[in-house]
Amino acid sequence: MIVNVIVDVASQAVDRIFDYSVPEEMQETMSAGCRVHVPFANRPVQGFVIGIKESSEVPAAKLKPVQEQIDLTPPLTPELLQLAESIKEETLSLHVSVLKAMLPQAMRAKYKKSVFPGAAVAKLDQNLQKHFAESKFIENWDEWIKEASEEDKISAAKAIRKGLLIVEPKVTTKDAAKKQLVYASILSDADAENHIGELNRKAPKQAAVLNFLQSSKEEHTAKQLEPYGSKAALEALVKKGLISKNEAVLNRDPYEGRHFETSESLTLLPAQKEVLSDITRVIDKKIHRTFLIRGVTGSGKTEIYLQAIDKVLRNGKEAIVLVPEISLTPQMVERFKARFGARVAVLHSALSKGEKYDEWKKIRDKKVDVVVGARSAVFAPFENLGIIIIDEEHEASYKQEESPRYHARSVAISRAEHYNCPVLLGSATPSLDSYARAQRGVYDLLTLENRVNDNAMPAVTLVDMREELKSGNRSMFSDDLIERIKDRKQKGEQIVLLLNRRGYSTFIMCRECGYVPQCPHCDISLTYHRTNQSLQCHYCGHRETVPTRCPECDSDQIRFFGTGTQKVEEELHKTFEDLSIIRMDVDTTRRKGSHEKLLTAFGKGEADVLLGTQMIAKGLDFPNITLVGVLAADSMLHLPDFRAAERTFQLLTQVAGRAGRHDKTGEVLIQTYSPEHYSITEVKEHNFLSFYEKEMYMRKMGGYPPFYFLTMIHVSHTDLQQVVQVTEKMSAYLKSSLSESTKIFGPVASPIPRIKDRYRYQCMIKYKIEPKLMEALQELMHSYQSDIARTDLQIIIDTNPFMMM
DNA sequence: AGCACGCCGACT
DNA sequence: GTCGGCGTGCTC
Repeated sequence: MIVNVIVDVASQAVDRIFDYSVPEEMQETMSAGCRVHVPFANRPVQGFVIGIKESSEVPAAKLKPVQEQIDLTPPLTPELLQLAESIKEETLSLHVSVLKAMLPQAMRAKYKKSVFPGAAVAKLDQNLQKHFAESKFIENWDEWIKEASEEDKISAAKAIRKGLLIVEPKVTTKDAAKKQLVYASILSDADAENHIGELNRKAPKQAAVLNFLQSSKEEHTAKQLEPYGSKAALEALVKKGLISKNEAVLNRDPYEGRHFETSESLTLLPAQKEVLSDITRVIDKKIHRTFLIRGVTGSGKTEIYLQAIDKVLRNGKEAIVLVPEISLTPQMVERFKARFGARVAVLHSALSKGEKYDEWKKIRDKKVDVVVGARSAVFAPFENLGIIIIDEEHEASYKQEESPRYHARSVAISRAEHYNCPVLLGSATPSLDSYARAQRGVYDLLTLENRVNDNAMPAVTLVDMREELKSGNRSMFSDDLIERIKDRKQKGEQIVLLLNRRGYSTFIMCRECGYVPQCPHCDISLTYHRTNQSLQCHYCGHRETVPTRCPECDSDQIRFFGTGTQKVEEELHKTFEDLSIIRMDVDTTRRKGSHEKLLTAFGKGEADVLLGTQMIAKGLDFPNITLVGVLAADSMLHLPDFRAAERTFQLLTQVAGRAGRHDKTGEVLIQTYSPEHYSITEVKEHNFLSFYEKEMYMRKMGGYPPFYFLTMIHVSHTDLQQVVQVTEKMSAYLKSSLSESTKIFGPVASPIPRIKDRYRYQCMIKYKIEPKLMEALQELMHSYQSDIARTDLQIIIDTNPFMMM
């Protein structure tokens, strides 16, 4: 028996199948999708079995046997193995990196080298001899060498070379499923009681344990039984045959002890019913369709999701629900747990590695049939999928920004095609890509125009900040905004303020000569952080102190420009003495759980104002919010990215939706320097369609998606000349090998031309149909493979990029 | 990627 | 002579 193995080595050079023979004792249990340990270039590595066959073309002399089989039940199903192959092709990723992305972190292999002395200990240097007298071996060589003295390093290296010290590389795959002993009483009540009388005298501990087990009728771990009797008492009872002992895998439940109110299906409005019946029709027909539901905020999309899932579960199938990481709040989880109870697994980044593994295991063991999770939950190892739902489908977080650069939306569609089941994409502000597909009939468009409670959409006012300046208001708050904040404060209503920039000031500048401090490692100006009086680089973390005099002209006219959330908070306190503010940005939500904490506090009315960056735009639904203020609506609009207008419209619409969701009417005030830009005016009108048409026109003119496909190539190197040279060559090669109609732009320097001392260049490919593209890109990667390995050249290819930086 | 192998200059 | 630096090539 031969297995096809993909080895866990991140290199283009070994990104192919290697064959291994399977020892007799593993043949029975071996199957595709299992992880194995195999010898590879003189060391053990982890590998994924992706196929099994009877014979190999590889000469028998070269074939090595599998060292160890890690999984008995394969963690990857045949469907996922096939999916991995297509993702690898489409995203030009390493096969192994796609396979790894499908599994929870806890299942990744760890590699370490241990070092122990050979036979002739006496020949070792004095210092080493001393070391090995104390401990028999060095358990983690890489860690040891980091902390060792210079002499130790040299003499150890010598000893290894001479064979006096032996290096043993090891792979360990943590089996996160901890087996625990559980105990239960096995005799009838009457029998147990007979014994208890006797035990009470001789062994009171044993009697207590038996008593407890008798009354609870359930299995318990040794730890849970600790208060009644020790392990010794338990073992004694087992010996007497009064209780049984079993091994069991006990899963942690991150939501253990949390009570979820059960909820029933709500009655749907006619519009919701119509949408749901379109979906259930497809579920019944057992065919694949992708639906795009455009429903304004508060139109009841979630209830439709819940009822569609209910339908799928009744058919004995499974459901995946994807939610943007940031809106995976307890409230969101609660809605699903309330409806489907213990049948729901939750996968998101706030869980520990072990907890994630446990949730994943519940899916693999078929203990649940609904998964709610962020991007990677799209790989949930279900085998009988009935629906995949992607909420807020326009969110950028569905695209993974590291390799493998997959988009959860397209992975979801691939999987749904395989299972002949529907995909639901939901959003108040669909991505242009999806909406265009819906218009062309590739997706089915479903629309919900009205809010469930029939509330009107909040009134939106635009404030032209240029006018404010002209009339002498140089503060960051317009007169209108100040007045309205005063008004809400008086009425005891709550306010949400959005500013898409953290920190204090965006940069500092010398007024005399215009000097702006830049990061020495990146081509970007430094941001002023007030808390520690420093200038910081948001890209590499570089820090320096604020100069009191200009390093260029020695003037003392150094001033702060731009505004961050920190500064707004301070200014608000200056303007309104008794206003209480909760600030939410990366700096205040870094700690685990703080995001939730701040939101709950605001929900309970502990502050008048919630001030934050875009993270506040999602998921908050509090009845007392009647004013939403956007301080600088254009902050994203002028970024060098063709999606800038789309993102601006989406963010503003999102945040505007926070106001007046309940019986109080809401109001939105948007401050901007570009009040005539359609991405802002159409927010005022709540007119997605009009925005869509205008933006589509711009995309058509610019030759951007959804009219053209894009592929971005990012090249970086510490040497500027190298980058330029390589990018130029690549561009020339592509021009010569791709068709006439395909346009290649570049090489050009990236919008941030240098990060962490690496120069960055890029090359953009625009095309409509280009059958030779993937082949050409593969060829490119191969021809630069050795340069990437030898020098610090880096090449990133992003097919369908989301971020242009 | 990480490891062996082999070639070459430097030092005991 | 021997040590150790680095370029080259291979991994079932």
